[in-house]
Amino acid sequence: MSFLTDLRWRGLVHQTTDDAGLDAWLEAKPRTVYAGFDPTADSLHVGSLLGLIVLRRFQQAGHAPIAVVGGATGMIGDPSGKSAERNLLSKDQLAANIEGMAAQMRRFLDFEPGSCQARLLNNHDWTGPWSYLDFLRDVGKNFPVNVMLAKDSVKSRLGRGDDDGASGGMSYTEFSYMLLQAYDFVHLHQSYGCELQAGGSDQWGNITAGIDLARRMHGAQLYGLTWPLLTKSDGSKMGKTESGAVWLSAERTSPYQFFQYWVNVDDADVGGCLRMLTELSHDEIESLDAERAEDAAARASQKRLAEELTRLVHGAEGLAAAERATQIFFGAEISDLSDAQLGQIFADVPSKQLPATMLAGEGLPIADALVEAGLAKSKGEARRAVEQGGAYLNNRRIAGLDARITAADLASETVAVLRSGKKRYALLKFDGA
RNA sequence: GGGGAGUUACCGAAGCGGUCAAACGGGUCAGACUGUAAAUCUGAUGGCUCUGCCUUCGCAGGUUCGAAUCCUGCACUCCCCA
Repeated sequence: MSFLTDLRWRGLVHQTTDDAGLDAWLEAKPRTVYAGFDPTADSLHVGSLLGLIVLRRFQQAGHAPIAVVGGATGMIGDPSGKSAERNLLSKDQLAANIEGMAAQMRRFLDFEPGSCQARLLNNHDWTGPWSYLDFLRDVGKNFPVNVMLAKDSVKSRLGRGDDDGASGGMSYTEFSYMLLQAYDFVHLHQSYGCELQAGGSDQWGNITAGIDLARRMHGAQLYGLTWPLLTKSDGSKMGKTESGAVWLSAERTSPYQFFQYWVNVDDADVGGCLRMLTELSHDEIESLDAERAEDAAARASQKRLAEELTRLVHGAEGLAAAERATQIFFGAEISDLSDAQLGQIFADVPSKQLPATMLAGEGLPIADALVEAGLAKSKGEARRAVEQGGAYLNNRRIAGLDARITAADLASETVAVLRSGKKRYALLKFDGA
């Protein structure tokens, strides 16, 4: 099966600039492909995961990927898919963000010298030196305004914003964005022989702008390919939780949280995720489909998805930590662990330091402990939780209000694990024993 | 400027002198069920040293044995007429 056929099977192809010829073109010889990444934060998130994975697939198929970080374009703000003018990032902020993203990309792409070596480039390197006048004369000259105005990204913003009030027009700066991205493609073609740009479906306009520009400036024939945006069956974006985006950095989203996000993907979405995001074979995916139809409750697909992605993003150790944490979070009694192990597992859980003297003698009344841990706002609330059987110490249900925590109840050297309800955890650390 | 209505716990909303920590609904929190889902059902939902005590019904005073409920003043909100 050809590379492109596989991409199509996985649902990763939304549009191409040459549906008939692209397949053969990619099979003919190794090509160089690029995709852009927005440096809006110091970490990539699930939204940009798809781009990385697509580049990774290209590399595995023998093509050379280039990841371009938008150090220049990030200063402008891509209007595509945005309803309102974006806030501009400071230069320092951008530099820091690019640094963080680069570290994460190494997990996906092979930057070692070789025939299909991956590169990470910052478009500020070639965009920065332009003078305004030179850019207007050499690049801007090739952009007919009527074509620019016809782009969806522009049209939608220029339409009157009366229905939802969201579109407040667009600035000249954002209007110019597509010139910069178009020029990126031309530059990458000239300097790196890059002939294909891939991007999310919202990038179509920018990609074709680059192709047009290359034709006008150098008579070159370049190609474009877009993947569909990663959305859930209800139409909302993938990778968002109530508490915000799901990040790829362990500092922002722990491996456990990351793992859990995928375990909780809807049945309706998991098949698509397996195809698009994992490197499982067609057979494996189809057998998971069948298993899901048979016994959805087992949720084998979700588990496999979470496993694959957590390993890819956080490595084998990250996956092990996430699985250990999952076991504990969902029931297993906690005892005979070390502070270090608990610390890892409950990295995301709030904790509170208390003096060890509180454990002395009779011990710490359970209601007080729940309040100290922040699991109850008042002792009344804590009492209620205990009476209703909703309070747990080290994952063992607390029998009654007269329970007290003593040194014997610690799950590790100094830590007691409290829980209210199904999964609200908090740690109490007792110092100076 | 004149007239009217209102201000109750997280939100909405009852209450119109004692039995009001305050109905009911929503939310929230727990429990059961379940697929770490949805729906459903049950319980709880001011604080505490908890068979009792303390602080709450816009704010400040007053009447009364006793007020969220009556009176006076103040603040804010809404409606109608100018």
